[in-house]
Amino acid sequence: MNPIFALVDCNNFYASCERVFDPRLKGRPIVVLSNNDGCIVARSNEAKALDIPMGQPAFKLEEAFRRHGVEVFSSNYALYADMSVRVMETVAQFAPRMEVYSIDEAFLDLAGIPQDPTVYSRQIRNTVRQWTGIPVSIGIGPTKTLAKAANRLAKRTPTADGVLDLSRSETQAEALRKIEVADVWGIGPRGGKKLQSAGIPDALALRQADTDHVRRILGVNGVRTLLELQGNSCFGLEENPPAKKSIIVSRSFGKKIETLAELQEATATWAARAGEKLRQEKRAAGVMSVYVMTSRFEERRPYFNAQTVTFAQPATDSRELIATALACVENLFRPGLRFHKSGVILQDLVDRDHIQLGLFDRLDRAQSRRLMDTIDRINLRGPVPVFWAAQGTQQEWRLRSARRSPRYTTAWNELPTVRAR
DNA sequence: TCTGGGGTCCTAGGACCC
DNA sequence: TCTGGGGTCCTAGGACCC
Repeated sequence: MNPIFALVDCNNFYASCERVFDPRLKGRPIVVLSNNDGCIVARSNEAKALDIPMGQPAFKLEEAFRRHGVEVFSSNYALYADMSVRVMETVAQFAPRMEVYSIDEAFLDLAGIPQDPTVYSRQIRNTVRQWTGIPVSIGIGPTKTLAKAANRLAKRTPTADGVLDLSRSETQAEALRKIEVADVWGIGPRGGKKLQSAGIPDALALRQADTDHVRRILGVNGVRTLLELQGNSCFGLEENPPAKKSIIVSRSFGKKIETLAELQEATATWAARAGEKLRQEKRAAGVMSVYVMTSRFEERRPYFNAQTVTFAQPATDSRELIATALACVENLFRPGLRFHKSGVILQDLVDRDHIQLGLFDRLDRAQSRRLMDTIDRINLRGPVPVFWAAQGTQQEWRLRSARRSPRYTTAWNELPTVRAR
């Protein structure tokens, strides 16, 4: 049976999460800032209507925020991740096959479901709204790319009431004409420009374009997208996402760092976090890269430098990851520079239960595993985490997050409260 | 003063092999 | 004089996604 893809996408997800627990925000323009309160990563419809642009640095817009009474939030990933789980668990009840595609999107396969896909999707939408408070839009199509396109149109067509079906070919042409080619899933701004100048302005033109021509402009991915627009499915539903190939933990600092000690503390913290993620995935890392950089906007020439270390045996122990990171930072540090960001990347990940042991391995692996498991378990339950001395205690470089809302659903002391009159 | 973070895949080019 | 052809692996960089 051919799949029927339905893409469930949360509307303005981060802004919607903020609104669920704060009724005062109903109907108000909301923006959510990136880590470190840097730039805008989410906007409510009211904020979009004010022409507040996505991706803009927040400091340039403070005046506009004040003028229009925009509600501004630091990002609150604890809240968004938990709300995401609630939405996904709700959606999962509606279809036997589902792929969680991102924090706010999931593909379903509606093949074999007796109801009309549009009617059924409306049911999904209402249930998610009722159970979680999050509004979603649903696009339906015979391929993922068409479901994406349908979803985009569902969001901007008020009469669609949040659900749009592009399964039938009669409706496709008119709909695809309304989508700029750069907005087609997988094309992007660069590809969009190239196609534009080749006389392919919208999704419909791309669907009708010559395959070899598109291959020359965009390579094989462009051809896949073209086939998907024609209704030939190239991207299947991935119910069990393949294991990660790399783990990255990197952050900008809340203030510029000028000392080696602080650069090491911060980078040790990223290494510790990378270790947690690694063990969560039950993997071990063969290679670690560490990088440090100054701001791209520094007046002097920007500095970027990285070092890569191959472990004798794949590593899982935070002590080893941190020690390696500290040594790298020592090599990469340059006095007199104002460091803006650093990062830790783990690569060559392997299953931790199938590590090739080394003849000269001095680490007691069983003991290490017990120690890491214990620490991870303590930190999972909180409220006071165990951390490594190398991470420092002052952490003056920590992210700015001045306007974060409470972690309503994941921290006991931040639960919403109801005041009696 | 203040410009995010975490991922994947593809391609081109070089080294090396037979 | 003749200067092939096919293959693999690796890496860096670019592009995309959310």
